[in-house]
Amino acid sequence: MNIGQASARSGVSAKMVRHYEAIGLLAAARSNNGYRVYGDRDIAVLRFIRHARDLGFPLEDVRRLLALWRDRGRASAEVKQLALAHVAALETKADSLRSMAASLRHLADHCHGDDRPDCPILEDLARKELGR
Amino acid sequence: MNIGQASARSGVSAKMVRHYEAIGLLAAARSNNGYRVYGDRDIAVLRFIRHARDLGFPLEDVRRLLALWRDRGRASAEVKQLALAHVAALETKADSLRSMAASLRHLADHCHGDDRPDCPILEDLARKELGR
DNA sequence: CTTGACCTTCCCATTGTGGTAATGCCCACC
DNA sequence: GGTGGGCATTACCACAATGGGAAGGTCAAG
Repeated sequence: MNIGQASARSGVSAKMVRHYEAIGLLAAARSNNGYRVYGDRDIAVLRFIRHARDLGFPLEDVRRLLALWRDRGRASAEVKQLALAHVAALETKADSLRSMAASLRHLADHCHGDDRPDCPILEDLARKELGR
Repeated sequence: MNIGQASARSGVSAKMVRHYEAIGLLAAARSNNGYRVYGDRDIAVLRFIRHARDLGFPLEDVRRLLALWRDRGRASAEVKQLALAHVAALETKADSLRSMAASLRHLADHCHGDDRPDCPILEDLARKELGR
């Protein structure tokens, strides 16, 4: 199987397949012509990576998860710990975005949004700061 | 005022002050020695940028907001529209992160997290896909 | 005159993905 | 035997926003 088909079957772009290989997540065999050759095992790996990415794991975490996955004797505790740390990071990030959205929505709620130039949003952005 | 003090008073790193200038958000005068020179007006602009960044506005939005801010006769409707679009983007992103976190937490909840290798998290990442 | 703090520009790294260009292989068709 | 189209290869460049650092100029105090 060449990279095009591997990409189609895994849902990972060919570009990214090469990239993942470049950073050592994947090792593909080469045929005589220099083309990368993939088997079902590789498709499984690529899908694994995609699923992990869909859950927002950064590639460095994916690397560790792959290592654990391949390690038949791993302790699930390690995986769980990694996952929970990531959950925490996701929630922190989500909270931060939510809080930005709330502040901004509050400002927008007090903005007439008509032809007049008067605007609490801009006023807030331009607010003076004490100290500094 | 040189860049160091402008940075201290605005809360924007000197590095970023130069960057904002490079992408045209800011124009600083130069003194004989080639040093950038800032006045109170520039500090206000830098603070404005920082506040907008704190609310998660990308720099392209900041550019527009700055233009509106400087435009004495702007319509607040434009600002409000920009703000609300950004609120929507923030919320979409936050929802996406929350949903990732929820999925992953669900998986983690069913993982023993002990010495045994059995792990639903890895099993899910490695799940087969129909079709494709 | 030296030292140290500050300034300058320029380059590199990050994270993950996409684009694009130049080039090469392979197969099918005439 | 050629030729064209589709797929492959590598090697760059780009994004957004920020930080890091090197190599050098400037200035004020000692």
